[in-house]
Amino acid sequence: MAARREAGEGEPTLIWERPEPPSRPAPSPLSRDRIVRAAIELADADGLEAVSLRKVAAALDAGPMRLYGYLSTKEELLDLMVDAVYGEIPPPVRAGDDWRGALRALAHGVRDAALRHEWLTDLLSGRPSLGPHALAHGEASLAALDGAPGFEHIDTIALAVGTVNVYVIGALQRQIADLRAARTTGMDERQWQHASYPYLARMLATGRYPTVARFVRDASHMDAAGTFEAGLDCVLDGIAARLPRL
Amino acid sequence: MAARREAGEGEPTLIWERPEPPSRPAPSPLSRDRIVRAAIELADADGLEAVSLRKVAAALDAGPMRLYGYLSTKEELLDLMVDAVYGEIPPPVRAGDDWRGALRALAHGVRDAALRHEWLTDLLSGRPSLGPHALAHGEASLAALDGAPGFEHIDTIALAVGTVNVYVIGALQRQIADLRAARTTGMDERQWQHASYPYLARMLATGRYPTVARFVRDASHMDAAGTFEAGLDCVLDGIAARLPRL
DNA sequence: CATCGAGCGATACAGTGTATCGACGTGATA
DNA sequence: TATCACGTCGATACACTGTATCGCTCGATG
Repeated sequence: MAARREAGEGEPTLIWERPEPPSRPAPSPLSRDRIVRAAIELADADGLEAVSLRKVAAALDAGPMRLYGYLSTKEELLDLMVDAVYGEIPPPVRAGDDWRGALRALAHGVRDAALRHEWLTDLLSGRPSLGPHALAHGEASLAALDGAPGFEHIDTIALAVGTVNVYVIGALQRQIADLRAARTTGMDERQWQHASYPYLARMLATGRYPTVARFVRDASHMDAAGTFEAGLDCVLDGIAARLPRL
Repeated sequence: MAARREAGEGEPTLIWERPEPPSRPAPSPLSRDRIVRAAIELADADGLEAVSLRKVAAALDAGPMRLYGYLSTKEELLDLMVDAVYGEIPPPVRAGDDWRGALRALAHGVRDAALRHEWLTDLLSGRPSLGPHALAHGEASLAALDGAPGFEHIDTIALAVGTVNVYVIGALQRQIADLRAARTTGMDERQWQHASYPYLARMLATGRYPTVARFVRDASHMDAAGTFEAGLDCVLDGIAARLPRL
């Protein structure tokens, strides 16, 4: 509402609202968006550790220092990457009284994004995300529960959304950690088979971990999706159980 | 049981079972333990990004390359740090039928450790922990539920422990992310006050995030411990709710 | 046409993880 | 006891990172 504050005053601004430099027409347009997209492509293909300012710049036929016209730190680039992915997540909505469906949609939206971009969870845990897409996602998440029966108080909504989000990010990290280990297996099978698996077998054979051994032997090891769903159901049941009391 | 395999054969081994080099008596004992302890001290004091092989070695009055006699990679050092912290966590036990108490103890043990070592959650999410202390902790966690009423099947035990663990790590990451932001505030207050807070206020003033704004305005913002407990209760209720059906 | 100004990116620097290898001190052997 | 061989330590080096500095060049303007 108030007039936009002039850029360039001493006050530091966050990357989200700092204006882009005017796109110089000459060599190649280059925009914050193109930079972020290039970085995301790099991270998707070769992992987060492959995202260096030099490589991103090279992917855009530019020198490394060129990027510093659009961002002032690598961390800002990572923040922008996260926010861009938040932009990909369809905002959860609620149909009728189905708050469970809304929370499920929220969980699956984040899960799908995290599986598309395996580096996402690594960045999500670093620092709270406050970009416009992240805020929009948060807004949609809270709004999806607003007015549902039992969710009259904002505290109830926040607890539900917060707990689901926390479960989702934890579960995704665990799954992606396993997935990375398995991929290392796939690409370098000898290494896993010869090092990790026999190692675990030897550890279990010591008899010091009988319950773990029983788990490895007897448990019906669900696939990742099933485990995720089972835990999510747990959390949703927990929310439902606490609803009347809150 | 079987004879220990000879070291030095081609098969790669994990850090956990590779023997230490015999401690040369002359210049300074130096052991894997001392290295890990030095690294943990460094990480506790100055954050994980301050842990470089050079600095760890310097803290032990040694050259950087000396460490490579005890570890073959920095990642191994990080793995050892994580396992050392697992060793600090008191193994959860169950008193009588109180499975909730056992899971609570599990959650609080991990939480206390993660608050003592803020870098822990950053490492936990990277790759599954299979060190001896981590395995012992997992064993104790599963065993603490073994035989409790309703937990006859190992799948039930695994679901409960897994869900609680996943919640705990997610919640801790969120809390520590906020804590880091707050600490940045404390040490560099102008930066936060001048950049982040007015930024958020401006974003909310746009009216595009009404529910988020309502949350910021109206919610009874619990402290970190209360939020953790509330979410944990949610998860425990969820486990309880699903118990009969499993 | 001449001048100015801005942005690009070559160069540089401090720091990282790690490979290589020469020198040194120690233990075993003749 | 004298010599040799071996094994370990750490100086040096390399490729790479994020980022500061600053001269050059090129476009727009008077």
